[in-house]
Amino acid sequence: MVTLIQLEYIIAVDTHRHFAKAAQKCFVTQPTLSMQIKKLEEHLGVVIFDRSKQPVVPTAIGEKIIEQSRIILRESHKLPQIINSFNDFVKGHLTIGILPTLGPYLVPQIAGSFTEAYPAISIHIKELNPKELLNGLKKDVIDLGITAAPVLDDTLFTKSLFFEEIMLYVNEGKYLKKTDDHISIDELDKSILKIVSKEHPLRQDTLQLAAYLKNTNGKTFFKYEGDSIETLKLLVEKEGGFTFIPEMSAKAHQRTQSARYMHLKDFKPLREIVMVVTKQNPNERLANLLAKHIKENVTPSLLNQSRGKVIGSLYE
Amino acid sequence: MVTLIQLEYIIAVDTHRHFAKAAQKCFVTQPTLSMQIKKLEEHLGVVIFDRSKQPVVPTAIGEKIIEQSRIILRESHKLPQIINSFNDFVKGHLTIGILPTLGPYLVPQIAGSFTEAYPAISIHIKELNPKELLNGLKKDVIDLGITAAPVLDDTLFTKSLFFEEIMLYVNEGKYLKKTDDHISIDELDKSILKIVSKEHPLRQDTLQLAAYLKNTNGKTFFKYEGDSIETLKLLVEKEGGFTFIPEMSAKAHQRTQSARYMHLKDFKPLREIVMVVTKQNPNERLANLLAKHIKENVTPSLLNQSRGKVIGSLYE
DNA sequence: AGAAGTCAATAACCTTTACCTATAGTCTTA
DNA sequence: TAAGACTATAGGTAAAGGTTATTGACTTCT
Repeated sequence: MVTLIQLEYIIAVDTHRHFAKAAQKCFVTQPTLSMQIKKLEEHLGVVIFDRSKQPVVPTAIGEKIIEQSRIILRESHKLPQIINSFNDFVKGHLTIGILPTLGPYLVPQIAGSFTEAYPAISIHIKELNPKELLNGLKKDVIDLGITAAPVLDDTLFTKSLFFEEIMLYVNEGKYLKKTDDHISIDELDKSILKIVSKEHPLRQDTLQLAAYLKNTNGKTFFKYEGDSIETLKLLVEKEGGFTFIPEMSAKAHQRTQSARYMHLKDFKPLREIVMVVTKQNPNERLANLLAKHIKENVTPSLLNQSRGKVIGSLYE
Repeated sequence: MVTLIQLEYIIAVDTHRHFAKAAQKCFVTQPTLSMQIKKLEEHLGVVIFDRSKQPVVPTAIGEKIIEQSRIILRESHKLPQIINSFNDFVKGHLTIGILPTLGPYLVPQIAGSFTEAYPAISIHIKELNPKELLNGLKKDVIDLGITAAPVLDDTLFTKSLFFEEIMLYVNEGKYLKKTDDHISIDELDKSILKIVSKEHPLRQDTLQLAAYLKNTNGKTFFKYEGDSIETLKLLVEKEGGFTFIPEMSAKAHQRTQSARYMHLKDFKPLREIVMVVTKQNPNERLANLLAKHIKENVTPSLLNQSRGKVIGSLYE
């Protein structure tokens, strides 16, 4: 069977006259591209490229095939356009609740493109902590929530959106000089392990962020809990110690001289971000559009669950 | 990724307004078609068909998508046409040797369409037995051979074409009445097993066909070897007994009242039909075109090796 | 000429896709 | 309300399509 992907590959080779470059532009490796083109050639029973030439050139019949392939691809690219033109008439309103540890970083990434794609949908966003968010859903104050899994409530329906790494923001001189940006919790402070194991933020249902601050003797510490990530960051920068910070917040932030972002060495903790709606949701269609839009517009690596270990679940 | 297959599926559903019928027309099962359409809908983020209606109808946006899909498919179907128009200029000549047990059945199936597709290629076909065929290749009397595997000659290069079932043509009253058309060799005659195991046609390098004829007391028999399948068939019809017959010969033949075609019950023996060329073959391009054409124009089930057990090899 | 470099093809392996059969669920119709 | 018609879902298998590592064929540069 001829596939559109194969056609994209021969177009890319025709454009760049180079298999490896074409593969790169198609975001695949060179063998993958070579094999697909070979398969296409075998299927059609003709040789499309003369590889003995340097750089590669299409054969006579290859030229014709490439020409037609460009037409096919051009036509197939019209499908999304057709759908976009329909989106203009999708009307509605969504009131959305979102975690304060997520909203400031996620919303700027998706709001603009979403309202552009769906100009007739109006959006109202509220920052809510997990409990408020679930209450808001039940009382129909909000139409949908965006929060961290798991949501232990059978009357609600969740839909996975992406997975966000939990990183560390560290202010301790010796680590700031490390070339490696990975660190184990042991290295930060052995005595912290007690708290980490008992009420470790990574073990709680919903990630509660906290800053762990050392006093001057470097051994005891106190913990500051808060909703505002920016407060935690400031505390760490001013007082020393470290805090857990979600990936998107770390990426959005310019690093300062006094502290730096690091990855946990032992394993890569991920929190799963989900969309929550009530089971009898009148706005299902709009919610699905939003979910799809989010998945398509966040950094692609956020969709890859297997790069780390999802935490926050009681059932692990 | 949108695939051309998915587009074919929605076109089929639009045409027949029925998932199961559409699936049948596409030569897949209904779940396969349903799932592919669902995947397409999810990918595009729109519902194409309103399945609550009876019969199913496209949604408003579905209509637009279907319309565009027809354009895409129409354009993609032009690719083979473009290639065909080039075939008119493929010139050459092929002298082909083919087994007498194969030629009369295979040639009529492919000759017409091949000469139509490649009007500038001239063909000369000779019926040759296996030994003559290999000699002919070495002496350049023929350009390529079509015979049964294995070809035990390192100076030659073989290319698999298809797999043909070895069936039975049986003339014995009690079996003619069976509703089941499967029969084990034991049922035919236990005493035949000796010969079957020693010089069983199914065990020989190249299938030698033979008719096993019973005399009137029904126990002893004699064996008639011959190149001509039609002679064997006539013998069985007139004298009783049975013969092995290749599938294509059985299919080409109208069954008579006195004998019938049956499948071997114990296992389904297949002979592999291959194309043979000398390693330094000047007509490689033409040979490949022919091989491709044969594969595309024989009954598709002949390509399925896994429906039986390939015999004829010494190395089994 | 021989060594190093460039580029596509091949090999071996792994993950995902697409298919199948069987079954369940949801409507219509008798 | 039982039966029939139709699509969706589940679970398993085989093929497709991806990866990295290696090979092989040509250039190009000492």
